[in-house]
Amino acid sequence: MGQARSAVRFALALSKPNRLKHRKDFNGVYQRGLRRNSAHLTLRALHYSKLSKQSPELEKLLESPPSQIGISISKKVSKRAVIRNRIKRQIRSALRHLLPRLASGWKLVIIVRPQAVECDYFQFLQELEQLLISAEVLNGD
RNA sequence: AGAGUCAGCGCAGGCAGUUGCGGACGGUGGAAUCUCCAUCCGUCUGAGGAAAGUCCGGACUCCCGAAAGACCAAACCUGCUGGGUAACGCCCAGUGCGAGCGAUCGUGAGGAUAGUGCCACAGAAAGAUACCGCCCACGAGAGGGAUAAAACCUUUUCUUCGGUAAGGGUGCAAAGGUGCGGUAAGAGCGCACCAGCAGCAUCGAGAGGUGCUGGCUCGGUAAACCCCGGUUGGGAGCAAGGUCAAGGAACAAGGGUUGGUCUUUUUCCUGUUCUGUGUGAUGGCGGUAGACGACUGCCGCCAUAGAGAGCCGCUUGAGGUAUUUGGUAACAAAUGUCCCAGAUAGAUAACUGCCCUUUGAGUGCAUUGCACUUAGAGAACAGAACCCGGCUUAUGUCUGGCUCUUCUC
RNA sequence: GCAGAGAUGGUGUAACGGCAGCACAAAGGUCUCCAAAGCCUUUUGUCCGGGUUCAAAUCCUGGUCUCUGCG
Repeated sequence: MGQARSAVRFALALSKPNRLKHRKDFNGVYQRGLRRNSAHLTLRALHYSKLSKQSPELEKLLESPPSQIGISISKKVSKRAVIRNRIKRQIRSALRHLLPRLASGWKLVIIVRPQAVECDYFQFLQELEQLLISAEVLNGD
């Protein structure tokens, strides 16, 4: 019952609690996070435990919050907002499929590289899966 | 049929399924009983004609105390006329000029006799001059005719003083053009036509149109300075700005203004006196070269606490839509009706099927064509960020009018 | 989102509306045993349309691209 319930929660993906929002969060991930590259995407990841070293007791109390994900796409990828938005949506949609298998307590930033303009949905899905496995964020199956 | 041109208060793929996002409302759960937060459930709703470029004009907000007015200054690609509009550099109708066989299109279209500047090279000269040339006169020389010899007649060369602007050459441009007359040679010197200017008459609301007459003519450039008319407080822009420590009354004097000077009204600040309520907050004071809501120190408040956070601004508006009336039209008025995105690392997506368009192949009816099956391709430009009115640029498709050409009847 | 600046050979920069210069680089030659440096020569350009003007890198106008600032 409990499992089903958490699955439902994860299926909601990328609703407000699962989004990375503030500039501070992004900067933290950039400075101290892992880095994994693929042909069209770059993944930066930071686990929650590394973020709050100073107060481990407090962390235990909170348990690990759901993972938060941010997508970064530069104007260098494409000048046109329509294309940038489409890529963001496709990545978001792909992440939704992967989310049930995602470990909690991570902060992830996915950076889109300029070569990604010509990719379609399934390529994104595949690349994201590989990236997340290599960063050990994905629980495997 | 082809080519072209204009208009469209024309459209912006549709349907179904699975998963999923923003907003509003209602229910539900938890803190708690003012409310706040959030999982889940239900209902409704969710990008554009250009949302774009940010090129103009507003609305709104704050700062320079405010508002109104006069003169000067300054700024303005504001610039044919009349109208529309909240306003505009926009729109509508018209005039002139230019382009096109035409439908139609383009137009920065005030002033060059207010002044100044510039017009490279070339050329004599680029605000009107005279290089070559043409011509007259005087003088000198030479040849010829004639003569006894001169005078004289004639041809030609040169100098000087004049006349001339037809011709030559230069140039984007040379002082109205063409023709005839005229003259020593020439010239609007005269005449005819054309172009331009002025005056008068007439039509028009006006820009202008038409006609007549006249004297005879005056380079281009104002998207060079400028002159004239017209318009305008200046600056910043929703990252504007707001989020409570009061309010009221009386007195007298001084001070505060937008590029400058001034006038009128109002208001604020400072001082004194009186009256008198309420509250615990994004509070107060300092430092970081200045400042705040950044960072930071101290004090204060709170059950506790965060920070480029939250909330307001933020969507009812010069709104959409239907009808009627006025107007050639842009547009305006009246009445009815509707509420139609409000995100903030920024919501509309992903996948599948069918319909749609088109191409190839096959089959049937069958001369073009139509129907069915199958395979492939295609569906543009492009994403609200405070909101409106335009302009410009990008772009798929549909409908209708008109023009020209060709063919057939 | 808002505001501002700019674009000249391969690179960095000049230029009253009148022939687009300069330096470095590149290529060729000379010098040298071979190079470098020096010397001589050559090639390559006004971001793209439209307009004003006799004439536009320059003035006006529509786009494209690049860069910068902003609680």
